[in-house]
Formats: sequence, C-alpha cells, structure tokens
Amino acid sequence: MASIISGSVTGADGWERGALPPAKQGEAAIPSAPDPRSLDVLICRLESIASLSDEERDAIRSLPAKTRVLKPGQDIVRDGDKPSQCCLLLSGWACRYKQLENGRRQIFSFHIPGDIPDLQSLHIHTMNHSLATLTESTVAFIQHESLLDLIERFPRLAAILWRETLNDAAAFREWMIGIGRRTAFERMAHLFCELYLRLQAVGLARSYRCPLPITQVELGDALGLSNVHISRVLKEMREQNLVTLRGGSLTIGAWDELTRAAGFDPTYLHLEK
Amino acid sequence: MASIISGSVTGADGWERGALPPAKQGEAAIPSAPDPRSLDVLICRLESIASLSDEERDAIRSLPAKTRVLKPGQDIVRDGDKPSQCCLLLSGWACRYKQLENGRRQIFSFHIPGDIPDLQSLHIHTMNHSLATLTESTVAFIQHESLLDLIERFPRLAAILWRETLNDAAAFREWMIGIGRRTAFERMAHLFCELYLRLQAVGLARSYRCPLPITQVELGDALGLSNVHISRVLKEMREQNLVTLRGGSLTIGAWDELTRAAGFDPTYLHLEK
DNA sequence: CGGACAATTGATCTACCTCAAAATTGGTGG
DNA sequence: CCACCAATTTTGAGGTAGATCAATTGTCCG
Repeated sequence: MASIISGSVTGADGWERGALPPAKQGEAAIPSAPDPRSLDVLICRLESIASLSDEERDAIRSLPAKTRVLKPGQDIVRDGDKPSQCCLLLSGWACRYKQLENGRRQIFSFHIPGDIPDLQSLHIHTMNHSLATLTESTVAFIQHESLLDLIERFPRLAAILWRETLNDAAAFREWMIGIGRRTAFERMAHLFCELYLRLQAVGLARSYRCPLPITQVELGDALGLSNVHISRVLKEMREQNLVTLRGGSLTIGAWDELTRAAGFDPTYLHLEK
Repeated sequence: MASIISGSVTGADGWERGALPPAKQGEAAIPSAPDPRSLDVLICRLESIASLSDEERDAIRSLPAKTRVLKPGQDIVRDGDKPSQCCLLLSGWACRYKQLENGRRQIFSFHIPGDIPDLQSLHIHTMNHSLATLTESTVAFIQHESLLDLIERFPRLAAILWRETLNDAAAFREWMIGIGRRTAFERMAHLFCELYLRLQAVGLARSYRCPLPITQVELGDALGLSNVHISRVLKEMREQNLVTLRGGSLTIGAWDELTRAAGFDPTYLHLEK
C-alpha cells in the first residue's frame, strides 16, 4: 500500500470521493467536496486550548485545504517521507506508528477528529514514523507554506500550535509511564480514560459511551502487549463491570473505579472545561 | 528535598557556590560566577541544528541568566510547579521523571550540557513531571519573558526552539518503542548508542568512551527494568565485550555490533555532521 | 577504619508471551 | 433470509523474560 503524500499512487489507490462514513454520535455530515467550513473543527479544537480573535478565526477558515476520504488501514504519510503538507483529521480515526525489523510495531498515539497528527512535519522535514487511518476517514490537507504564512501573520497562533505539539509530547510521556511502569490492566484502563475524555472534548462521547473502532491487535501494538493478553484483560474488565468493548464502541461501567485503577490524572491532556 | 524554582527553600537547601565538579573528559572548567559567555554552549548546540546570524548569536549571548551550581539528586522543577524561567544545563547531568503513587518512577530522558530540559514550560505553564540533577551540575536560569522577547524579535529562533521540542518528542517515541517492543538487552544497547552520539555532538565523548555517571537504579527507572536485571544485562554485555560501564564512564567495545543489537537508527536525533 | 551506598549473585515467582485451535462476528453474494 | 467467508476474538496449555526478595561483595569517602 502506498503512502498518499509520497505521491507514488493517486488514482488506483482508492480514495472514494463522495463515499462518506455514516455520520454518528452527533458528528455532522461533512461534504466530500472541499468545503471551507470544514476547518471549523480545527477552530473548535484550538478554542478548547486558547481563545481566538475574529481575525485569527477568519484566517484559519480561509486556509486552502484539499479534503479527501480515505479507506481504513491506509498510510497517510510514511516513515522517511518528506511531506509538504499537514493533515487535519475531520472524521474517523488514525494512528501514528513505527514498524520494526522483526515484524513488531509500536503505535504511539491514536487520533480523532480535530487532530493534526503530523503537525511536527512543519519543522521536522523527514518523517521518522508513519501515520495511517484506522477507519474510513475524512482528512483535509493543508500545505506547509499556507500554515507557515498563517503563523507568520499571527504569532499567537504559532504559540498555540507549538503548545499543541508540546501536549503531544506530554501524552507520549504518559504513555511511556504506562508501558514502563504500569501493569497491563492499569495501562489499558489508562488508555480508555484518555480516549474517553478526548472524545468528549470534541463532542464525540457522552454518558460514558464512545466509539472505539480499534482491533485488539492494534490495542496491543499501542500498549506493548500481545493480542491474546489484551483479550484476557478485557474479559477481566468486563467481569468487573468496569468497561465493555463491543462492536467498536466502548461503555464505561464505573468511571471512578476505572480512573482509580488506572492512576489516571487528566491534567496532562490540558483540556478546558 | 525542595524544588528550586518553587522557591520554598533557598539558603539551607545547599547550593554550593564556587564548588565545581572536577573538569573531566575534555570539558572546560566553567567559572561559577555568572558569566555571559556561558551561554555559548547554547549557541553551539543550536548551531548543530541550524545556522545562526550574527545578530541572533549576539541576542542569545546577551540573554540575562543566573548561573547556579546544584548538588546531585536535587530537584530543579517539580511536578505541579509553575516556573517563570527555563533552565539551561551548562555542566553535569539531569533527568526528567515522574513519580508514581506506589513508589515507582519513570525517567523520561537524560540531559547533558547544552540541553534546555524544561523548554516546554515556556508554553505549558504547569509542569506535569519533574526535573532533577543526577550529578553536581551548573545550570543557567533564563526568565521566560527574556526568551519570549527573544523569539519575538527573532522568529527564526522561535522555529529553531520549536524544532528542539519536536526532537524531544521524537526521542520519547524512540524510547517508547524500546520499552514497548524491545528486549532489555536491545533497549539498553539503544540507550547507550543514543547517549554516546549526543555526548559526542557536544564534544564530551570520543574514541568510544564517554562519561555516564548514572546508577543502575536510575538506568532501570529509565528503561522500565529492575536494578537487578540491569546488573545482569550489563554483565552480559561486558562478557560479550560490547560495552563496559565502570566508575561512571562507558567504554564501547564494538560500536557496529552494539548498534546492530540495538536496531539503532540515529536519524531521530537530528544531529548534523 | 567504618559507614553508606552501589553492584553483584542466587533462588524463587509471576505477568505476560507464544503457539494453536475453536468460537464469534460482520460483511457479501446468492 | 441464509450460507459462506475472512477477520477478529476467545480459550487452553506451556514457556520465558524479567520481577522480587534477600544476602554478599565492592567502592567511595570522611
């Protein structure tokens, strides 16, 4: 499968224009034709971190972007690529990962609508990991030069985006703690807490239910565990009525117990409200 | 032990002025009195990433900074602090870590001269981890406002510092791969490769020898291993003549084999030369 | 010389892995 | 609506990397 940005394949590689994922969980349907308003999800996201002036909002809204619908399991940028654009996730799920020699891989982060998973490519020119969709996704591509021009005109936006990448690093550190120092049960609980809150922040989760369209193999690659062990720990959580994961959606049975079991402290997410 | 920046203790907490670590391994002795030229180590470091103009160099050199000598094992900033300054390491070693409830801790990164380990505090106002010295160290404190003023006047410096924090995140990802998907032997080898190259880049290592004044407990906290296991793996490496760690200094017996065993690819460090 | 700390070694235990087979799920075409 | 397929999940059995506990040795330094 070819990376999109590296540009080796375009047509036959299967972007379905017009075919959109079914709108779910309060997510508004997004037209596949380039739509300036689609960048509102970015504005919304940034306003959860800092307040924006009218000029800043307008400047973001008028960023030139190309919207695409991508199939599940498709690489957006590849390890080694030198992309000239960033990717804003409008709908669907994506992840960043790195493939190792022996077939092993490590997933670093999961991404949901409003995220710019490869924002770092703005300043680090060669990718040292890959970015791929997990589900069918709608993404908007924004040229680096447009973003660079934007942050030159609005230095405050530069600071906000910089902060975004710092939050990203904070999440990596939290992830590291999990992998290095928590039991399988704890780190899994921790991941569920994080994802639930992040989804809630962009309006994709409520009343302790949220989409989680991720296979157990992928969970394992993220948490440094085997799929077999993921299955066993999930069973245990189910039996304790902590969480249930079925049909791509997660139900949290006991939030307080879950956070306690995970040793979860949400401050590293830097969510408002 | 009290954090320096949180300011709860100053006098009795024991900063020794004038007492300096013995200069070793080609490291020039640094006067303990505040010395403007000391910021040259930062200039040197930044120039390993990008070239600087004369004005930029001068602006950095004239940053107001307060230099201190700190004892080993002393917190510089604490989890929860809201520092108003950043810390540039001039000599010695430091690490960032987070303490967990049950007495466990995870070390995220080791820092060497030229690093600004808490650069992120410039935009993330509350620390979500701690920073501490590992050895006696000389550090320069620079007020946030001075740095903010600097990057406002020189936007290119902002981009360079931003890039620094992105490199930081890249190192976290590499660390995660190790903890999640590599054996104890591999990840330890990987750490040694990383540290050797970073030290070499700032002139603190040559001919496969470098200082590594870190206890086995600290190595374990960084790699997610017990100190006992660290000892055993070190023994194995010693027997295979890969590396020897004695008296706070590391000797690499077979660089090529070491990198091969570690699956080490140095590009994520973004070192020039 | 003595005391604190760091490293080593031995013995035992366990969380998680690997391999392999069975059961479940979801999508597809007839 | 059912039958079928591939992908995913579940369960079982046995193996291992690395943890824990505890005692010994080595090192540094006042």
